[in-house]
Amino acid sequence: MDKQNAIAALSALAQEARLDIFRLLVRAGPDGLAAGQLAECLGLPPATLSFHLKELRHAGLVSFQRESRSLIYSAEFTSMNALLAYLTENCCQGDATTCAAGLCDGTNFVKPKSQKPA
Amino acid sequence: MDKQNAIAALSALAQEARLDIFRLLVRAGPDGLAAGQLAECLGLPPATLSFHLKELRHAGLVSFQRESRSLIYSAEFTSMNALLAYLTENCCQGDATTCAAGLCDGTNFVKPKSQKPA
DNA sequence: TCTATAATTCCATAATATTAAAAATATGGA
DNA sequence: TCCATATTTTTAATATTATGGAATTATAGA
Repeated sequence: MDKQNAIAALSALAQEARLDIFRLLVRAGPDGLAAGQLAECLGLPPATLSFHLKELRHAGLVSFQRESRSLIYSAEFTSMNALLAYLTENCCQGDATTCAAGLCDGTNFVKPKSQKPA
Repeated sequence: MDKQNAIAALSALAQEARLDIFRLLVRAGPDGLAAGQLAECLGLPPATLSFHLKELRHAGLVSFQRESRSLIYSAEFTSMNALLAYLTENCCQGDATTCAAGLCDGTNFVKPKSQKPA
């Protein structure tokens, strides 16, 4: 995950309709949901939903596969996890003992490379 | 963390200057950095930096305290963690066994309430 | 091929966010 | 009090993003 990927992912999630879509897909798990089901669950016009799905796709947060006439969307858990890791990278210079309230001590979220001094 | 808080936090982070500021503060840890140091590190004009710091403050991602003429900003690790938890809430309907690649099994990020079926 | 369904793309309009100069505010020291 | 430093607020121009109707593309079945 580089900075531009992270900004794309954060921008994609920083909007009510897209956050709703993404969280619905996170809850749905690997089986995903069809675009039509998303539109119905969230009460969005098809053109609006499609615009938001494109944003999420471009950010790498969702993918889809066609199944007959439906497009089945699902959350990309790997990208989500990479984003969470990026946000906390090098927290407190990699030194958990200086970290406020133990929030970056490695037990709470994935740390990419722990870069401890030798 | 409710939806509006999450959108505020994601919007705040979804912008290059603010993501840079926030990550610098995450790296700096609890001691934080003065606004002037941030401006110098990132090459931002004071008015621009101040605008972005206000956004981060309103989103609850940073706080500051005055120290003589300087305002020392630091990352709010608690809010950051709450955001990460919100994004993965109810992943795969709380059932880690259905989760793609083991990415929502509780070892990678904080799960708020694990809501397993009885 | 014709029709229905599922979803997307195109487009114009509306709404929101970013930038940074200039002015204002707060602090500390002479 | 006066001046320098540190930072914020105001403001206006600029740029980016969201919305949804209408047209379009893709699939499946009769």
